[in-house]
Amino acid sequence: MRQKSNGRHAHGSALGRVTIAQVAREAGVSKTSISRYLGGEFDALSERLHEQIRSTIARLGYQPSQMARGLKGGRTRLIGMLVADVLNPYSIAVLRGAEAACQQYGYTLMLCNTGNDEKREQQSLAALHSYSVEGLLFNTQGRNVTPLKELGRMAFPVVLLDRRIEGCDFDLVGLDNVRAAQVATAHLLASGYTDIGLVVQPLYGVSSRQGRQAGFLQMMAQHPDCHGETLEVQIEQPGHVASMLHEFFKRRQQLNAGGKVALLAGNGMVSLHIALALRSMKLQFPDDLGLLCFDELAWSPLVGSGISTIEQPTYEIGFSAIERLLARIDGERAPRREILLEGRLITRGSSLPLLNAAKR
Amino acid sequence: MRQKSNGRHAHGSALGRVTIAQVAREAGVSKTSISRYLGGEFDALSERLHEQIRSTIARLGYQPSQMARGLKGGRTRLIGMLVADVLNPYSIAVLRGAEAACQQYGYTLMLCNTGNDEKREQQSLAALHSYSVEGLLFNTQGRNVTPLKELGRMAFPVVLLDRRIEGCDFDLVGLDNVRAAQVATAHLLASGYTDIGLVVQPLYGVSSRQGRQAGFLQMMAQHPDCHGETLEVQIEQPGHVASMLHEFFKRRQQLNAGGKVALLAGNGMVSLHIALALRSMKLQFPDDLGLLCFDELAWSPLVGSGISTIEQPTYEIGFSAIERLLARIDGERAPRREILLEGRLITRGSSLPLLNAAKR
DNA sequence: CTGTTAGCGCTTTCAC
DNA sequence: GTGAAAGCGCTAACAG
Repeated sequence: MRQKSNGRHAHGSALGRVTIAQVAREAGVSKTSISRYLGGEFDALSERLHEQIRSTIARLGYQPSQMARGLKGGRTRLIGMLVADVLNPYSIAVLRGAEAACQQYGYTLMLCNTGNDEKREQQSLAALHSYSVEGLLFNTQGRNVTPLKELGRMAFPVVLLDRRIEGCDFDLVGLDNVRAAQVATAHLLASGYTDIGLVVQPLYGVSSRQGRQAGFLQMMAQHPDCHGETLEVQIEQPGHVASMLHEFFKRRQQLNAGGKVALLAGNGMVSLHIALALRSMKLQFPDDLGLLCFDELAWSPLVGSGISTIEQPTYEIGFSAIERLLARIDGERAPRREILLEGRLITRGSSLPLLNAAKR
Repeated sequence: MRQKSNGRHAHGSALGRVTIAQVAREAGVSKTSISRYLGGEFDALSERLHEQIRSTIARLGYQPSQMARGLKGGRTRLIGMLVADVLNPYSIAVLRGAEAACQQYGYTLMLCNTGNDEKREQQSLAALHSYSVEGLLFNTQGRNVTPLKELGRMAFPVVLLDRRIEGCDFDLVGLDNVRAAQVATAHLLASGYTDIGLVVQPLYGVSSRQGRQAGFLQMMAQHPDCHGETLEVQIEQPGHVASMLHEFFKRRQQLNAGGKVALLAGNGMVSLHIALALRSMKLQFPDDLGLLCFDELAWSPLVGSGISTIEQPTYEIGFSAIERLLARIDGERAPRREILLEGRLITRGSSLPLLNAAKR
């Protein structure tokens, strides 16, 4: 196994870097002036110096070292993003928006994938800290909230993505889950489905899932003639989704022979597992059941007659999250804010209106 | 629009950080000893000091600042990864492996998404440079090679992912494309397909695509009774894939009425667009044509009767790439090396053997 | 073994 | 307007 070695690379990491001192010497000015130039304090510089510095920097291809700038308690222009799982398409989609915003505002994003592992989450947090990130974007399980609360105590800028975290009053950017779930449920009901199963990953501690359930139940409550229930599935556990679905179908058939069954998938990962399970069970939509999924995915149009989805404005979520974070970094002290964006219903074959909807 | 502001956050980015000086004072030793401890130079420390330092660090929750460590021409333990497009599932899959390796070896990954944009590629490169990354993982278009060549000149550690770059003798980790394409093509031929179209994004300048084409043509050459051709598609251009496919089908039908047509998709993005195009053309596999795709995707089993794929060992590719990079960072001067990993054929419904294969 | 000293590249008082 | 000098947190000679 590879060892830490002290072997030093000829060029080190410095890359033969041009330093501020060299620029100063070449331009015949002081380091201070260069620094002022870099900091955009142009009013404090004469035309002559300004131009002199500009050209020298260009000529030498000077690039200030962010490491050095950050050292003096200054700004590293670094933002950390902690993601539960890079394989989750939601995270990546949000990343794109965040990345674009960072680029626009001159920040750089450091991405850490915790792989849903608490220990790695700790380590990543430590790593990000050790690089003096100015703020944090959070999209993780948040099982162990202690370090997060710590950040909260010291008013360190943090923005939560998608889900709240118990006892932490950070800003949050995400979907209006309750509303989206209402829209989704209403759509299934309007299409003639009477027995709807909301399939979600474990609700405990994940506010976005709870929000979706709330919207779902709320809408179902307005339709006492219909039945709605929540199916909590463990997608890591092979076959669990399939068996949960199987039982649900069987149960509904017994209790409500004429009912039309539909599933509402709580997120993209669940959608995938539902699709796989249905395939293994040789069930097809919309013949055998209806299906509507949270999260629009690249392959949503491709499975069967197309899967209906609730699309999240992921790019905007990422972008707004960075903007919120930058506001905090710039010292905004306002109370915690939640920015909830609207989802969009995309209807496809999987939730086609039933022609002979036999409502009880 | 938000402006750069000098508003300073109460805690700055320093987070009330514990410094090496404080630890030294508390522990009643010199900063040097602490530094030695951090650097793992334990042989140069007495039992007493070692223990004293260890406990003080733990008590104070001290975390050395990587920024400061990096400053002294030292090691930042930072690795930059430049990715053409985070939406490309290949990149993300590789990222996971790279991330795991970094974690294992105590490095942190800085991800930059260039969005296939040359200018952003430049900017990202500059950003990464300004943070003094010790090495670079590259997976981009590499249109403008000048800055890359510059890195090469100064022997800066770089590892290429997937594709070579003209005139740069960096290490490379990727798929054995020629071989994988041979296997893929052989499989289609063996399944009874006689007219095969390799669908790829523009070949120019992308060695991995060229490799796949080479393997494809090579294998086709061994079957003079069959026909193979390359279809270069522009996936960004709406409808382009569909029209290319349409023409291909028409052409083959005219020239070889009894032939069995199959498509070999050059990568995951192409697969998606082929699947979408086929759907819009109301064509199904394996009835209307055969299909085999490079890159195993989450939804490969779900479309139609399942899409056959060539799976890349993406995790290993990412992991090996980091290991290669670390070797270079540690000063390895050996000539450029290529690590080509094997793909794996996964057969599903889309490339089912034809029963009545009417070979000419 | 241990500490003293001198920077790394930059920002920031504080004078001129 | 401009610059000299001090110092950010850490590492690396160089002495003891």
